[in-house]
Amino acid sequence: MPVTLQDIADRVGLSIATVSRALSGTTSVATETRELVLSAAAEMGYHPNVMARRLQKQRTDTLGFVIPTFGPRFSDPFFSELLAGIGNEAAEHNYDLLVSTCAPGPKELQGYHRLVEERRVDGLLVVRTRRRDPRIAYLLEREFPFVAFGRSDLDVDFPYLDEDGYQGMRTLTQHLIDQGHRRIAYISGPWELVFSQHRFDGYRAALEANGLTCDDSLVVTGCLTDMCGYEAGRELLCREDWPSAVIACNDLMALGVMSAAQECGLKVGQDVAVAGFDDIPLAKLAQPPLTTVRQPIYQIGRRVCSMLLRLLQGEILENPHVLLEPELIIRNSTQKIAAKGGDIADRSG
Amino acid sequence: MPVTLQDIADRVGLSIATVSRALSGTTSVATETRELVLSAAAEMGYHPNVMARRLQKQRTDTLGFVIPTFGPRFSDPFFSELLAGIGNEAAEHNYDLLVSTCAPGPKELQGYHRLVEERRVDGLLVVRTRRRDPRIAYLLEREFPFVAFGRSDLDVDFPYLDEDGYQGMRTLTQHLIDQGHRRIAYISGPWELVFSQHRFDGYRAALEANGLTCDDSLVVTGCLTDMCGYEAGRELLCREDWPSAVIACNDLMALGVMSAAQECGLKVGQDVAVAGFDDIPLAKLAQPPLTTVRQPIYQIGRRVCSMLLRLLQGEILENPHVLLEPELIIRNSTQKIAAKGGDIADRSG
DNA sequence: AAGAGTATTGTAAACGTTTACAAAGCCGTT
DNA sequence: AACGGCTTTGTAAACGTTTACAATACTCTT
Repeated sequence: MPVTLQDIADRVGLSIATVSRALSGTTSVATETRELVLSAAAEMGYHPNVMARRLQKQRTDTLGFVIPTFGPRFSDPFFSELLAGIGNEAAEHNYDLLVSTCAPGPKELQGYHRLVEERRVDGLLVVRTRRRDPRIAYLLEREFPFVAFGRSDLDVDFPYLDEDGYQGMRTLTQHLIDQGHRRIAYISGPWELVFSQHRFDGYRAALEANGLTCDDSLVVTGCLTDMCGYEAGRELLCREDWPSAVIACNDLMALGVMSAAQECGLKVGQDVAVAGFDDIPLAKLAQPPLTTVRQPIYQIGRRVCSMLLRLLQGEILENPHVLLEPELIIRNSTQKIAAKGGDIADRSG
Repeated sequence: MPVTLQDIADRVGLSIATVSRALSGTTSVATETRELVLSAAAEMGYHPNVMARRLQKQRTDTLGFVIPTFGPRFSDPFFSELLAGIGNEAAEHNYDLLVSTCAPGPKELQGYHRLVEERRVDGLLVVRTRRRDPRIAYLLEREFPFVAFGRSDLDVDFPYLDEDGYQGMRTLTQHLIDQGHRRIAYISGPWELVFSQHRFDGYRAALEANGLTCDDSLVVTGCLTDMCGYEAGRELLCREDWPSAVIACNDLMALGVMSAAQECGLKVGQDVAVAGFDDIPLAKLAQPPLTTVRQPIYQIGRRVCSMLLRLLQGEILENPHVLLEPELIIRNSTQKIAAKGGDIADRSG
């Protein structure tokens, strides 16, 4: 039913090839022929059939993005913003964006297989890189174009963009130490995520640079959701020897910690300092506003997508390993100087 | 480079048609032939070329989902959860999901044109329906399959799923009235969104059913983000005659209101009651936990997607107009009975 | 006026499937 | 032995593009 090149060709009495050329505008066509074809196409309401074009060109003009979700109720403002950045960048370059959500695990790689082997996409965006990340190993082995948001611990080379979690967390921790804190708890993300290690290393480095030791009882692990932050927060704060400060390795967990603090009868910013990482919009509006480390998430989405697009154009990336310096955002959740924490604080301080 | 049907045919000495049939399993093929082909395919690592298949079948096996974003920094947990629901349902039925983000406006319809005219997708999901929604008008005119999350004020018939915002908001407002509140402010979403009207009607109906009048000075409009909620909250609460309760028409704005209340020196749950709508995960962890109306967002995503899939199978929907009864979730943000509000409260109570 | 060069157009193959139709082989029945 | 029916396979067209190559027509030289 839709108009095809053949229909136009019949109408203007030219061959299908000439019509194709006139419309694509790449090869030489007589000016009047082109105008004839163009107006006929417009009149008839012609729109190219992208599937036919894709089959012919052996390209899908589509990018793939698999969002790793933990649990069915997945609701992370971080990803919606990243998605917006990626999506807009792709759209501006006339690429479609194929999105799927999948929990890490055996089914996840199947999803990647589907996209790669059946050639549903031209390139992939990989986020939340993991230790010995099987996705990266697979894509490299298949020599499939991709760009990662996050580094890897594999001994391989691939294009990525990452924020310097080590520096960011180190700066943040130093800020707390400068405020007089000595017992600073830390809520890490799952250890298989590469950024968890980087950020934790930054935390520990700051402690050690100040002659403090990393107290294992003050380091707990959460799943990055607000709920996990809440649980971790209770574990850390509803006890006698609560720390005077808590750093969560992302904002969502930090918000959970703030909620837990409240429940444990502690006033954030006064009785206990809380800090996060990411600077999601809600951080500014938390009560009190949350000290955090800013990642320009939307821009990161755009950049990582732009790198992939350039890769697909056959460009060789001038800088395939981008490391962004994050920015410390000090707000009132770490306001009070030298909060004391629980009983033990005096001893350790 | 990739293995094609032709390659397999050459290898096993059969025609390409037989190979195709053996693999698809729809028509009769001799058992031994099938096994021969199957093992050859597996051995050679055959994967069908989906673009070729799509061209042939004149179907894309792809669903489209355009997320309407307001502003570049788009970060709404509501949408990430909806996306997860839609995506998982689509994936289970072997459909791809094409996602793009676009602000409402003239460019938005172009995006829909792209998807529809160039046949990039088989069907569309439309969310955040608007008054005289041009997307719906367009899709109906083109007779393009779609399902909406949200109703319309157009005088047309189309399949949709919606929550009963009127009832939900009416119940919520009644709850506040039962708590003794008389001056209840309301923060609406943009009026061109259909659900804004429904929810507001529910709010007003509850007031009127209790002999209260809707005070225009207590109704303000926000853009649905936490920041807008914050601004609206300041406008309502940082004044002499602050209301004793504030309802925001979504949770994200309600969180902003809570932040504003704090800044205006009011304690949420004691000096002022605050309520939202959606029950995003963060609502439970707000301080105090936020009273709200629950929408099973993930499930809604799945259902709305499932409706579309059935439509594409040629099924006639037994129930093309689904209205879900939302559930009131009472938490501590509306805890204190008969909060009094500012000076004027006594007069109006 | 013939030839070279250029601009424009047409022919046909290719991309990798699916499927209508035809053909071939085999079975049992009469 | 001939025939109808069934199962299995092959042939070829179709889906709608793009593009290499060939063909034609025109312009400009000499």
